[in-house]
Amino acid sequence: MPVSIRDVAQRAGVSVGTVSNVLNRPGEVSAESADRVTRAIEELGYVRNDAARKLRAGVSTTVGFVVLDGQNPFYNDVVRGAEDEATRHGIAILYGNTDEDHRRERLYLDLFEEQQVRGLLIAPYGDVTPRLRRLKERGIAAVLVDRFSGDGRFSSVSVDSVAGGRLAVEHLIEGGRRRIAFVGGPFDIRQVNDRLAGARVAAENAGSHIDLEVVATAAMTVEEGVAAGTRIISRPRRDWPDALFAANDLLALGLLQSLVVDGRMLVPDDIAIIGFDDIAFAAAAAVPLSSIRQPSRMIGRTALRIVLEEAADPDSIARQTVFPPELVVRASTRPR
Amino acid sequence: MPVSIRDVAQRAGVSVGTVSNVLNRPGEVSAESADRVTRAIEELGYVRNDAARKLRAGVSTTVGFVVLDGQNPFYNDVVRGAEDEATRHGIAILYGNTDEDHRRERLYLDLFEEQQVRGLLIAPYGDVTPRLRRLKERGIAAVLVDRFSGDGRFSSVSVDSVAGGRLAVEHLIEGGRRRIAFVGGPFDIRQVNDRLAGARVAAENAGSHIDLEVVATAAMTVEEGVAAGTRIISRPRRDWPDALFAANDLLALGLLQSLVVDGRMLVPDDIAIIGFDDIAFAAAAAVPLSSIRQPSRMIGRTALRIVLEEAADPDSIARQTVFPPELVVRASTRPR
DNA sequence: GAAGTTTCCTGAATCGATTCAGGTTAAGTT
DNA sequence: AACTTAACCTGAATCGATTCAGGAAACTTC
Repeated sequence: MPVSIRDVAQRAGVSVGTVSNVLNRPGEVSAESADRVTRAIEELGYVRNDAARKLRAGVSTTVGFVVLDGQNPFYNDVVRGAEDEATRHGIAILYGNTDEDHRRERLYLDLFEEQQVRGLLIAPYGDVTPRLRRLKERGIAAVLVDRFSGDGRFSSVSVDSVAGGRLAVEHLIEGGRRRIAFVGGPFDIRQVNDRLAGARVAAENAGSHIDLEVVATAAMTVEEGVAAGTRIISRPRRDWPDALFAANDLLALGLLQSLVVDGRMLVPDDIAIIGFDDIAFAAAAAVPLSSIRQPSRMIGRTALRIVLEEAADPDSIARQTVFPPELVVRASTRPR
Repeated sequence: MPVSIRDVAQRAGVSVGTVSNVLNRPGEVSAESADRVTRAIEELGYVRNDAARKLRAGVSTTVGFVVLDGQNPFYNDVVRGAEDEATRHGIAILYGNTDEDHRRERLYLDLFEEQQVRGLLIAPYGDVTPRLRRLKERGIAAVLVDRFSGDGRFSSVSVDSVAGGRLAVEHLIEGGRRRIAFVGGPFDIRQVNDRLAGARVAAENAGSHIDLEVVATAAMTVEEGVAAGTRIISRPRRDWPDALFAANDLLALGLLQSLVVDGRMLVPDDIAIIGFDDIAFAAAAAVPLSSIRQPSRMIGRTALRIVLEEAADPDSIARQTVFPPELVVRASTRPR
């Protein structure tokens, strides 16, 4: 038997309107009534029915977060940041992990629209702008996370991937590396392209003695990293690169695992490795991994803050928030 | 301008009742009406208002999942399993990470009660049974995840931690280890106790020549692992254990990092390490980590299935589902 | 062809919180 | 004393989907 606002009103000897006011605009209620109502709520263990509230007032207390790889600790950190900010506003997070699957991405967008979330944070996989546009028409704001909004129609919070790619490769070159392989994919993921573009800039700036090849992967997972690494060292030795820049840390960890020949670890003496994201496990790897750090919690917190602002003001202008990446040097890129 | 069921009805030239029937019991509607309605829905881009649905019908399409350590990949895997099962039922997951904080735990329970979730999956930190009991009275079923329900009042899905602890220590003893340290804590976490209990059983069964000491940690994180490891090797050498059983893989990874003396890795020759959970990163560690595997996705999937069943039938009897753990042997416990 | 069944529909009542026009009371002003 | 003003309250209407009693039409049965 659920307790409704009516029960509370009766017990406190006031009208339902007053109870609602105590809950929503405490200023307009006399101290005495407020007290009686508060006590009644306490005694009955009343909990607001969010569905009724949402229906009538149109305010939602959930925000959706659609993530493209739930197994990647980077996104967990981003979610954690968003959570922190959300709880501060009494908001709960609807979580969806698409695992780089268009069908799942669509599914979650549908589900979250039905739920009428207050706003949506999304690390998109496919091209979701048409869908997001429709959500916007229906009053659901969206903020892109970890990806720059192509057409500038939606706000985004991300790290400058091009700068990150550049930092990584500059660091490798400074360490005396000459034959660099970029390992990443698929290339319909925007960040992958950006990181590669940054790498190219660094290579070109350094001059023609720098080789930059691309080793494409089907996904950004540890397994794909292992596969890519195995492919690389199965080449004749003279064709080996002397440094690898992985599009994220999972790939880098996979690469690391595969770069062992006759029980000897090739990293960092023969081949250097640098990753991207600086997840917690990068530091705990076989050879502690150099990486490009993203301020992941900050990204989440900021994205949530922005989406709430936009939900409150539908006419707000989309803004792109870009954080700088940071080079974190560890053993995996020690110069020879 | 949101599209309501009334708009659809008008467009299709039927009553709202019929539209609702098309949505909820297609069998009772003529093919022709169904067709017209479906078309109208399509044309108007109608999306069901879940708040109204929930209010009237009392059915909820969300399930809450409260996790005690969102940074632990183990829980991500469990969530992923739950997600799989949830999407199959058109259900979205409200996600909350308590980070082993009682306040946050309570907060999420409140939030999810307000949301009137259909059910609740929880990897609890504090003693939440009184809270869960109240939720049950209000029609919200709860299933404990990764923890056995003490009083048997709630269903649970977990792995036999005692058996796991035993497997781990038996394996260490078989590998010739004699002085074993259990590293874990805090001890108000049930699993920690169980794993230690299992370890004790194995040690006692093996006879009095086996030493089992306990190294307590304040949390089960990589950092705490590093700290514990540092403490251990700062003892005089003759007081070192020759094997460590960590209560989870994060601790084990931390221990691993700290067990380097004068550039020499002590694992596995001087000290063996075995963890618990078998997270993906265990295999990618400095020395690939032996571990006790939990079928994490399966746990999530099963828990979600059970909570839905219990939500459908409030009189169902609580059941404890226990999966067996599995020993995964890698380099970190190689016998000398 | 009357009575009885099926098959489909309709549309008002309902869920519970919020909102707001209107009412009451007490205090303040002239 | 008469009139304002302010401070609080009340309670019916409302949000949109679902439900269900009641009814129309088509079809059977004898």
